[in-house]
Amino acid sequence: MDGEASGATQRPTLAAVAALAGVSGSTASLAFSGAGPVSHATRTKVLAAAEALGYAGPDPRAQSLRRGRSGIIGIVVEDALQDAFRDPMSLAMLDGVAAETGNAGAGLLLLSDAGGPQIDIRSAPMDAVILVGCSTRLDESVAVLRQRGMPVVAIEADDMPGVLSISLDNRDATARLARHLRELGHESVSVVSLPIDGSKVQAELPQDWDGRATSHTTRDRLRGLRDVYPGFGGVVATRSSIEAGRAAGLALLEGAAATSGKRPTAVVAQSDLLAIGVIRAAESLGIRVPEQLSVVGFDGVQIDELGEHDLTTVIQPAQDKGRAAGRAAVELVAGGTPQSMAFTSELHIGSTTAARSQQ
Amino acid sequence: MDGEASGATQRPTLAAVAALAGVSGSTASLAFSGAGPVSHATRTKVLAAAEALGYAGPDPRAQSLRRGRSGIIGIVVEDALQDAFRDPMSLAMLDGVAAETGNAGAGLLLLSDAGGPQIDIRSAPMDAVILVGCSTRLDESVAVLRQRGMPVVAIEADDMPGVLSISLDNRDATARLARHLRELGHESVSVVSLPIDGSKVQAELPQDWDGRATSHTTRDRLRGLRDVYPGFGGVVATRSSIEAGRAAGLALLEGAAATSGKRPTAVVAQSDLLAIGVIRAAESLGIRVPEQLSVVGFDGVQIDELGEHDLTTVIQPAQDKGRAAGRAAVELVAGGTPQSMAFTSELHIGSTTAARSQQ
DNA sequence: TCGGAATATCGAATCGATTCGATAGAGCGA
DNA sequence: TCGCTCTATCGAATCGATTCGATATTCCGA
Repeated sequence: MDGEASGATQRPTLAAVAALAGVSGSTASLAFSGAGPVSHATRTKVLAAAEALGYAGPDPRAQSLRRGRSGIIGIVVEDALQDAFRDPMSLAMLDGVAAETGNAGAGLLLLSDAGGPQIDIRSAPMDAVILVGCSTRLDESVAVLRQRGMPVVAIEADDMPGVLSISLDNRDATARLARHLRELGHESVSVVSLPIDGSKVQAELPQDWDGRATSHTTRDRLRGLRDVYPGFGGVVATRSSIEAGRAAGLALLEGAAATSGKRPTAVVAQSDLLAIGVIRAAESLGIRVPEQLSVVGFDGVQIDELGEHDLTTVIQPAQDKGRAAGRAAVELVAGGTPQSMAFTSELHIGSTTAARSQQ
Repeated sequence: MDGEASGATQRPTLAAVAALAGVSGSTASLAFSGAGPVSHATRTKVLAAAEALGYAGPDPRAQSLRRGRSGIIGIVVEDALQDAFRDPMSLAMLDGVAAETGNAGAGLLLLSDAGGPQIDIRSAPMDAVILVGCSTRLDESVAVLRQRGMPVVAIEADDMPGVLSISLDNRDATARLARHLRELGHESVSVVSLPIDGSKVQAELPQDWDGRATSHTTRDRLRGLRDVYPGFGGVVATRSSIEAGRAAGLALLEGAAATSGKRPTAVVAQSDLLAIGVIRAAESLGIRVPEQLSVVGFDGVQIDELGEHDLTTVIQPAQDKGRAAGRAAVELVAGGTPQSMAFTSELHIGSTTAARSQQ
């Protein structure tokens, strides 16, 4: 099958190339890497020998041992990769990270913090780690990484000593949305929230969410809402998706209508996908948006599932967050001391919010 | 800042642990890895010493040099990561790959074959590579990897010697869709095709597509259509997305209507996303689906953008393809000789196709 | 023509673990 | 009590490159 006979089992090494070229290993290394004074003639000889032997370049494993660097940056996402990549915001962040690490010549190693026998943060050869989305077991992960002496960047996690954090104004942005609703006269406002912890079941938002929430993002956004509407209630969705939003929206709008006869006049959805789902739920119940129900989202995704609606939301710079995280990781590897960064979102008032109907 | 004073600069090594425990390095290694006979007392001593020194386990770089394995499997996607992950099929495949490689204890290193200074297939420390989606520079990549002696698995690429391929019945599946349309009486059928090469511009499908297409998948699906409808025409979309499908659909339906007065009675879209776009385009032009226009897709995505439509399509086992690729890569690393696999799609007849109207 | 600087090359140590072969005891049956 | 088989442990080689310091060579001005 293979063109080469028996040599196929053993790739040539730099030493072999050096031997064929009639120079020492050190000289061959210099000739290849270009670092150090090597005569033109010697370089040519070495390159020719490499060509003759089919030498594919220095073994990255040996290089990384010697240099103490692997050129790989780990990126830890919560749960299954499938879930992680369904969310357009995660995707945008990932893209930003990839752009920066790619520019710096580093590769991205995908890791999930779901259990299993897989290669994980304690045994992967990497130079730095980026934690995306605040997982439940974050402290644990950080402890392991700290022991390994690994630089850590976290996107939207609680501040932790030794961890560089890339944050968003989740609380303030939500408060701005809420004030917008208040100015429109809304008094009965409910939330459709992202999961507050690791459990993936839809449920009514518990009273003690502030103490129970392990998701930093969710909790901060809830706090922002509370700043304007103390005592609000709502539903916790299973994940950030249109379908989950629709289900939560149905529970919220049908349930409230059934029990007390009055349903909220505005819904704060914690992501645009959820908001779209809520709008669909409302429409399927014959509730007109925004005339009978105002809906706001969060994120600023640009997808064409919105139909003719122009969603009122806050636009977060997701890709920039990713870029910042990637750049910070690269700088940390290089020995620099980058600073934590806080990003701000921008309020976008669309056509899904309107003054509370007077009826 | 840091709890430890000066030791922070230098992580402890296994040798240091061994010294503290009063045993040789080899014994310490055995104690850690659990391979080989070590007395209970010794193991305890070594573990205690490791604990005392804050030893975080064997350095993966040294391990991979010695063992000749890095525990990392590279996955090469075409173009930017962002693009790659927008497509639900890529995502499903990725998820399948991740599931299998994860189970085997391997990590996934994301690589794109877009140029740039980044770590790439010629310098990344990995044990095998999975090529996803047939890129233009596939041959080149394979040549580099072959020189490195790297096992290669390709999902939907032309057969290449030394490359294990995971394939799909693109041609036959499309032919089945086409026959379905023929049975319904359609004679004027057009295609909305995936890109046929690296260029990302929408264009009319060229006559000589068979010679020009560098995308294996696209070409095979076109061939399947030709098997039933020789001489068909159509439009090449810019990518697999609803928006691209809508744009291509508009070009096809408006253009044809304007020039010859008769437009196709059926459209074969090469992906479900494209099909949804085509349906939207038709609806925006006042063309009813399926009464005036039958539309078929490809893939079998399950997304709720379909509205009330039940798309006629072929359902491909994307996640299974990914799993197969992952498993094959793992087996190749382990020295096994897995076989190439061909997957088949299943025809699903929905409500977007109907008999050609007699008018 | 000679000393000193610049240049090209080499030898050897090093990165941190794994693993092969050797060795020293311990346990056991004859 | 002798010899044999295990078991636990160790020393040394090895994986494949990089890099520091030393050495030989050349070139230059004085």
